[in-house]
Amino acid sequence: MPIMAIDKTAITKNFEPGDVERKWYAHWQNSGYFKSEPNDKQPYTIVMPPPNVTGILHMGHCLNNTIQDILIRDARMQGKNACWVPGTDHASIATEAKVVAMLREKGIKKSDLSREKFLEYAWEWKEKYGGIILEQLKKLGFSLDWDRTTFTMDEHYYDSVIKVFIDLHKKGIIYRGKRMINWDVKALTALSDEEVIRKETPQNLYHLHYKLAGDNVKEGEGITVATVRPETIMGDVAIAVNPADPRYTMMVGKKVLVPLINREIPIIADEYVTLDFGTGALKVTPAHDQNDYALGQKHGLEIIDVFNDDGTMSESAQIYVGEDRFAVRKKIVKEMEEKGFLTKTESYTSEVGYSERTDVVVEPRLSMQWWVSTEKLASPALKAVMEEEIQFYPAKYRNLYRHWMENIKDWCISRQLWWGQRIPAWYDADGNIYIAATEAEARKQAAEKDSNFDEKNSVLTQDEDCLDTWFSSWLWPMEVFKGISDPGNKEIEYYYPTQTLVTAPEIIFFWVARMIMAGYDYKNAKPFDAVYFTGIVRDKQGRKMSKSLGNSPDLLQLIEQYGADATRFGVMIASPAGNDILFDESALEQGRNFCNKMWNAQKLLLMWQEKQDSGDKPNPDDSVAIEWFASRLAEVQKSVADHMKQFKLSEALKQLYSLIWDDFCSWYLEWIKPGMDQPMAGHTYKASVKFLTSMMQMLHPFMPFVTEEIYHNIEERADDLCVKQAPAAGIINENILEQGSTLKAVISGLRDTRVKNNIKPREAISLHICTDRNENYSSIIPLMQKQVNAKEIHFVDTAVEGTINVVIGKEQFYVESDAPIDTGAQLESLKKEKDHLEKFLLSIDKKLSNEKFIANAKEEVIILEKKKQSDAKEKLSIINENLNAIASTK
RNA sequence: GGGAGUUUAGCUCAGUUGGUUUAGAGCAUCUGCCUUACAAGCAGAGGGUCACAGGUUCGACUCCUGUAACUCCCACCA
Repeated sequence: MPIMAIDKTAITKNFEPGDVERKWYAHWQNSGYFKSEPNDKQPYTIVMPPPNVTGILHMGHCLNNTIQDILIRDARMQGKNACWVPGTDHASIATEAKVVAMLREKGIKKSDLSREKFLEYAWEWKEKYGGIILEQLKKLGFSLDWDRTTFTMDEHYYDSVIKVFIDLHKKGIIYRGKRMINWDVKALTALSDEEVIRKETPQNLYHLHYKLAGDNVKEGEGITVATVRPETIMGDVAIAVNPADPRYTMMVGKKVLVPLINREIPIIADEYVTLDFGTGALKVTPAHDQNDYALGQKHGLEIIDVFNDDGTMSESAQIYVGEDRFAVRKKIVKEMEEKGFLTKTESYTSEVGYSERTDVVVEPRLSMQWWVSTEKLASPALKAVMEEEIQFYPAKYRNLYRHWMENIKDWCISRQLWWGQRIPAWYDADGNIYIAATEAEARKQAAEKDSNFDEKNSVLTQDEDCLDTWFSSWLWPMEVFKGISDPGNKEIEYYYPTQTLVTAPEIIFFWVARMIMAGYDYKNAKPFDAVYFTGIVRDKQGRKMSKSLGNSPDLLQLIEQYGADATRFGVMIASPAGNDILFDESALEQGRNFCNKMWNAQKLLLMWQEKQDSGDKPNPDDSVAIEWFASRLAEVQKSVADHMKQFKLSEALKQLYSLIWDDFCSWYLEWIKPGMDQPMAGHTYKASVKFLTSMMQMLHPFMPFVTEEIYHNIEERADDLCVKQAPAAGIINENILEQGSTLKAVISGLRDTRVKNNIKPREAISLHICTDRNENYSSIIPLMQKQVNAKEIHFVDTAVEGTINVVIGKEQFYVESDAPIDTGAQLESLKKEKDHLEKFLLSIDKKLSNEKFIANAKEEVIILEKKKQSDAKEKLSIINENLNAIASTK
């Protein structure tokens, strides 16, 4: 085959990623390499965790998706039908918050808009910014099947969510109920427990005095409570004390007055109250605290809600109406202090819940919400992971998963938002509820139920709320293949269950657990075979990357600066599954340097292409190098495959890095390098091109661009690396590998000797080898001679006078050169070696003379120890010989 | 408060069921090199009582117990 003439001027000094990346990404896409259709091959499917539709690319996405791309590209090259589905999530609260903020900047308040108008703005926003993130992903070379791009509010997706709601309601799994929920006063919505972040917050614990009610009350008679929330006192309905508390036994049953508003409330006794916290007396505010609510229920107390939706004081508070809760806290404290109700203020730190989205303090609030009963859904999902039908990598997350699933609570799925799937519930004038996909259907139901209901004219209003965004994304692995909206279709049957889910451990409950629950409920099958949990990307100081800290680097700029391959290398090289990765730009630099290294190896080969001799005869001097490298390649191929199976991606990458840089560039290429003005054997050249090709193929899933480019530069090709199928495993020849190691050890050892004795590389030496294994050396002698720059190499039986002695392995080397020999330095190093060997020998002697060791240790261990002993003895005697020789020359 | 995890070289990490001659990499550091593929490079070197204290064992980085530090998750102490 004619070799493509490469225009040398076109090969740049260093690898320049920009144009190469654009060129190949377009080519791959135009060639349809990323597309997947069901066929006879085995599928390998990954559904990408959909990023927020209006989000922008950050390090987390980079890590997460690089891993997925490596798995997908590897599967594609291993002959599987690889399908990687992209998409975006409507991300209800996050997106709505952004739209509200955008409108506010324009001077528009959400409350002034109709639902329809607001959604118009929201869709407009989505059209404008949605999917930017997907475009950014292309820059990293991700081989996603773009034709399958799905959005969680696509029509079929929307319908499937509604369908599931109706279905689960029918099954009695979805219900409506009044519960204490977490209320976000800024977003004006309920939050699930998972959306609340608890933070240690310094606060004040205020001791407030409640006066005893009645006519003949003496000054100071009453009870003092401790609270961090004085602004809720207007919602107090009782004071609770522990029945076993002697301080308050007399008080139980009496009444006290709420300060400032003078409402009478009873003192009750309940074991819930801790004796030694605060004052041992607790104010009970059922409307604003989970526990107080429970207490209130138990004791039949009234509920007084003193807040409005937005966290300002309501009419029921009587005072400070309309003012913000935290402003009121300050004012009340001041007023109480002035009026003598405040007896003490201590500083106190406790965990306070904050909204994940808006970062405001969450307000516990009683409200009517929609719920998913999780008990039935959880048990098959728990079993699947515990019995390893679904594998977790790393496995430690199984414990976390189990703990959560065993203590799972019902899931609050309604959100007071407009952006999302609207709850398909309609209410008639009497408050009857009809669950239906459309209003017409709801009307029909209403008319059937109630003969007074006029199907055409009676009033029926739809629930204002939307569903939690996770209530749509838990269907993701099914509905991207229309498994809910069109069950049993060809695609869902082919692609589901998917193979691997790659995601962050932070969303194990939000998303992973729920997908598993939905999978078993709707497909009666797991959604994926394995879950790979990535680490969290942190900065050098170990802080989580976040917008507020401003420590998140601009990914697009990094790609621009280092190249996509280098960026992928940088995030992968130190990121074992489940471990956090400390982001450090030096890793990207290493990646860039690696690209250049490969680029230059390619340049060297291209230069040699012209130096080839005409014949096809192998050069015998090169054959050792070629055979050795072929075995090394086979060895790494096997171990990379093993690592990939266990998801040890960074380990696989490290092996490839070392194979290419150390074994190929530093050793192999030097070994076959022709001398000045010498031709290169055509056979050697062809073997080398084959090696480079194989390495590019193995590395391609990790660094797709540079490998594809080199693949095409090095030889004219009819195909592309992107879809090239992996070759069968090569043959590993242990004997050759051993010879290679010996050769490397000798070369390194003699280089060291040159440095220590100040012998310049250009100065040729004569080498005398004293060994009883001449045959092990015979085949590597020619290479050795070239590499250590020896005029001649002889085998000898005894020490050679006037030479430098070097011990490598068990063998003895005598280096003869014109340079003066520094016997002092030699003596020093020999003594050091001797010292160490003697100590070593002592420990082995001790071990071998230990009867218990001989009696208990395995036979092969004893044999090994004996070998160590004899080897060390042999080595020691050589060193002693050398020491004597030096001493005698002095 | 409960649970899980981590602790190996200056930094980031490997180290597979306890034994493989002196515990490995990469980065960083130091020394010498512009040797015509690559100074974003080449060659070489130094650097670790494997967190600490016990225990099991002929033998422990590896197994067990305790301690300390850090990280994460869960939980209603106002």
